[in-house]
Amino acid sequence: MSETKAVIRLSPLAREFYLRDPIVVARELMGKRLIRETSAGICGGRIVEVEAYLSQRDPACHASRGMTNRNAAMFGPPGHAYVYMIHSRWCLNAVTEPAGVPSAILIRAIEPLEGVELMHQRRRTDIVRDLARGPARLCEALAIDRTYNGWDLTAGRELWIADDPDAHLRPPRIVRSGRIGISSAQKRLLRFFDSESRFVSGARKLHAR
DNA sequence: CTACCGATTGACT
DNA sequence: GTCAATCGGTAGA
Repeated sequence: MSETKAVIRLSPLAREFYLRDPIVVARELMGKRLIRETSAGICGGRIVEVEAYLSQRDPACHASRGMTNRNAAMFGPPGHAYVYMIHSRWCLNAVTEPAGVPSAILIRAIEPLEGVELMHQRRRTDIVRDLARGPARLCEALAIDRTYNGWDLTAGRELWIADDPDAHLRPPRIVRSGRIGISSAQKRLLRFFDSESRFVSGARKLHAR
């Protein structure tokens, strides 16, 4: 039986969602919807992989050596984006904890659900699995660049995160691992991903729960 | 100003 | 599995 699903505008997660311990926020961002709206249309999908970067005792965090022009958004209020460039590519984070406490969640991969054709155009690939598997691919698919550094993700326009109305149908199977591309601190299991998802980047080496 | 380096990706063995 | 392109951010002279 097929049903035509009404196109509803998903409400953004509130600021309080992000005003918590980053590890809690990271876990709870799993399965949420990342949504991007431009004049070309809406696109987005289900978050299947994230990493936490902590304000305390985390040398891998960009803010670990104090505030600079690049990482200033991490020191701002929760629920805003921190967008940075690495190897000439953009990556998207959601800032957590109160202003002045620099922590963030790197959004590493989504399962494309909406506006898939638009993502294909931006990524110039026919392979759905490659559209947003990895933080920089995700930003290219969603047309996210430095103009979204500091963007308020709770405003519900252009770029935001919302509850997935279908979350009860397919709860993510969440497992943890060391973060990708981080040489130090591999013992810290700050990467969260859905072990059932094909749209996850990197190795599947998992440490359940 | 220069030098070094990276929360990556895509191409290749 | 390996490897290097590529360029802005950062630190240091």
